[in-house]
Amino acid sequence: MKPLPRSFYARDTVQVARDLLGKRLVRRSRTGLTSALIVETEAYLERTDPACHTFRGKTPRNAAMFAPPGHLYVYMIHARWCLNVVTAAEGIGDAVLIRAAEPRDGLPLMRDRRQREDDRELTRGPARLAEALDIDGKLNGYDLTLGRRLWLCDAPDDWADESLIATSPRIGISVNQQAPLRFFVVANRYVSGPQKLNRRP
DNA sequence: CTACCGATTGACT
DNA sequence: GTCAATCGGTAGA
Repeated sequence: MKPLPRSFYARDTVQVARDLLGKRLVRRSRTGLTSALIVETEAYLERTDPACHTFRGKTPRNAAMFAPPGHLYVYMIHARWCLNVVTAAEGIGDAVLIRAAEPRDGLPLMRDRRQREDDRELTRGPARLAEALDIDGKLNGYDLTLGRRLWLCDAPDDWADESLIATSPRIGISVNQQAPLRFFVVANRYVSGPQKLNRRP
């Protein structure tokens, strides 16, 4: 359960987005420990990507995206929290959105936080995942390499096989809609989004 | 201060 | 498949 080192995050953002599939996301809060295996991510690129929150520069909201790689960027959309990990290098403004994961530890606690019994309703979608893991704006800017409240670590290599990883356009954005910057585990029941996006290319 | 909007979700046809 | 609730960030008066 050792946290991934900062060097994992300090790489090309698209590569990190792909490599995050299969990693274990662990949350330790006062109420207990929960964890889930990442099955869906999206890359957001400051330099070339109008859909990226930092595309038009630094603001109070997106300041955490300019922190060193391995820090957390939590933002609110439609009255719900979503989580990203900062990538590339400090001051760049790139991040990877964690869109979905497969529950592993602490399912009863996740059901309680989500007020849902169906396992697919726990962590399928970025805001559902955040709520299941008790992640909100208070964790914005948190360092994921500390291994205390929230961190990422290697997991049994279920999805190392490239044939199980596919790419698609990102979900829910209104600009740069064609860019293939979404990554997901094929045929995993916890992947969000419309079915037609979730097939192999 | 007000007005508009979105990297969503959940309820509904 | 459709659609509206939700609320902090942001821009502009």
